[in-house]
Amino acid sequence: MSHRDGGRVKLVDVARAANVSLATASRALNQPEIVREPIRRRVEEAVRLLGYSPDRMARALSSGRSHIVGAVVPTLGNAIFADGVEALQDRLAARGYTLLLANSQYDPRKEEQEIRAFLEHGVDGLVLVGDSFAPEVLPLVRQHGVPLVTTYVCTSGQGIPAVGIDNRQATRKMTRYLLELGHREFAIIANTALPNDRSKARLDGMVLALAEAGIRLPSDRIVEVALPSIAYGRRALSGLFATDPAITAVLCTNDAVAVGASSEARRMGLNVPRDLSIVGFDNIEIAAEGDPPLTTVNVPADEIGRIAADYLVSVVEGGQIPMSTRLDAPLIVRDSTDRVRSPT
Amino acid sequence: MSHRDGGRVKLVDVARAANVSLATASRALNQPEIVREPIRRRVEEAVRLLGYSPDRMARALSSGRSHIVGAVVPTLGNAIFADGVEALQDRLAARGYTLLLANSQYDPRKEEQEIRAFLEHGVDGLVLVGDSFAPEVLPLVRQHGVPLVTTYVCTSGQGIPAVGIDNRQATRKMTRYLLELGHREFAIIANTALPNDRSKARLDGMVLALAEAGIRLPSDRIVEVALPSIAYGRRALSGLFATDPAITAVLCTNDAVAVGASSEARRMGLNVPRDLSIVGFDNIEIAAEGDPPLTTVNVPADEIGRIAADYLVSVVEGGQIPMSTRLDAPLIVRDSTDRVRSPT
DNA sequence: CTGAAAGCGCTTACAG
DNA sequence: CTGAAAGCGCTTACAG
Repeated sequence: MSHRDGGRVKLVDVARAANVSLATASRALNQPEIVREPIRRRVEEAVRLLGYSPDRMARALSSGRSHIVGAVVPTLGNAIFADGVEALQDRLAARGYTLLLANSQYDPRKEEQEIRAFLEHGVDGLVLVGDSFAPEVLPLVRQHGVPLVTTYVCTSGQGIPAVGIDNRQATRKMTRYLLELGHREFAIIANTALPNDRSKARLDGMVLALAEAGIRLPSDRIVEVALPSIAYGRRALSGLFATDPAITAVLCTNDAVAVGASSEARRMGLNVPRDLSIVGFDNIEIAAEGDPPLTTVNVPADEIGRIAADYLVSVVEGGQIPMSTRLDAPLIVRDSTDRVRSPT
Repeated sequence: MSHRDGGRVKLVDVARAANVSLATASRALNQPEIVREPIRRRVEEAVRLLGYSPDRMARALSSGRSHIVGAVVPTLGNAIFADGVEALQDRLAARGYTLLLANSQYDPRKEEQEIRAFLEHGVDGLVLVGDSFAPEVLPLVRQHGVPLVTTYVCTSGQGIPAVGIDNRQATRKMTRYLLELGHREFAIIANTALPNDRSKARLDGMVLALAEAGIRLPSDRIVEVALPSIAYGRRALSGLFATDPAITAVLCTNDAVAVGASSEARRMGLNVPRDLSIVGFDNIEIAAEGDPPLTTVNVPADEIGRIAADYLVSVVEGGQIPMSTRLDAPLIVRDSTDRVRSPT
């Protein structure tokens, strides 16, 4: 009652025009193989003539399937998430699904709110990031019976199918590479000030590799920043060198911070990599195109997005998916790293 | 029938628990001021006890209002759109709306498909980018009676409310600034190879300002690239200087391309800005933090996103909005521009 | 293979 | 201010 659309054409109009029942018209569109050729033809013809387009809300209400997937990412400001979301959306669209998107700003409370809204909207599936959520989230999602997959990590401790990389192993390998180049005086810039289990794992991997080499970093050699931004990287590096000029290698948990550190180092008269080696993580565009091009770890964000889409669609349609999907995150050696100049 | 949720609690359960009719329960939630205090209390209590959360699809179907807004942007790979979308989503959420997002990859056909899908999903409003669409788009949207606003431009030739900047005036002003610095030998790098009316307007503004100064750029001084990427900017600059070393100023339609050009210039042994002035457009992070920091034009992407959200919500709820909202796009002078060294 | 009918979970005139 | 009932536009057992 009281709808604005006086003349919006609906399925019953199509049925009438095609001289079939509403049920048959519906079937002709949704399970064409089940309705006889000539009839299907008539329905298709009527659809075309009347310019019918289905009301997906009504369809969702009666079928229990919305063909909507919800995703909540920390921020689109990080290219790694922007790329992942873009790939996710493309793949979902290709499979007939539409994307509901929200960003949490690294705030678990906001994340929970958004998830709640998505659930109320009847999403068929949910893609999240990482493996730490507000306590209500998982029970809520499960109570709704909505499948979910988490991304950018390759395992979950909470029974969620995960598709991503092993952040800890990746930085461990990266750190070993620096150790092999003879570095012993390390510093770390980590964006772990906000809740971020991926960055935390990356930090862990660095610390672990150092420990394995018998190096224990004093706490003032680890600076925590809130966000992956160039400006924070800059500030962190200048703080580090103000008190501690012995450092020969700076490990960063992401590229933006590494680019900032690299740029600031040069501004301070240090030559990267001759005087100072710097590594990032993510392999976003500025890493490759910076000056010097940054040694970093590649995160296959679009692959993650695509696979997440495929998995969700597949489980919604009754399929099985692996609980853990680990994508390769290779070290990309470029020009921001070199042998230590004068090993201590 | 045949729904998976055996025990999902619905409004009728709430009504029963609160000892009121379904209608009253509905009103208590949607128009609380219209139901008497004690009854409202009982309903709210029941909601809490049962953990009721509304089914927005059902609500949408019967009320004709989905509380969903759809947005389609060219790409999230451009920070300007990522930021705008983020702000849009935040503001929509704050006002009780959810965002359906798609990216078109600068393809009008894909854009049309996504809009079609959004319409089928019953969006209450649509936010688009620019002022050129596949021919079917506008009639389709109007036929559905869905309000829309377009962004990143400040006027529409097609009767769509627009909120954004005047791209043409902004580059005109930017170009005049370079002219005042004494430059006469210009080149332009424009990402106009793909359909992009914003970049086209920016290019127009540059050409116009030059014409006003009596300068007519030969066509080989204008290089068109497809996307706003650092790599394209690099390539464009090296192509330009391979044949034409007289250039003293390079105008770019966006920052990514300008950063690439700047970086490549330095690689070629040119000092920016001493030998070559370069300007970008957008004022994304790498512009401010690059080396040298880039002179550019600020695009208030988050403001655009916020206003688009407010406008849409306001018209959905019966309000009026201006047809044209022009935000300021000031020139940000940094270190990539200087007086021409030896004016011709 | 096709049709008549019930139902998805809400909202909202219409009466009272 | 509250309730009974119709209706939103579809899908899908159930019969035939």
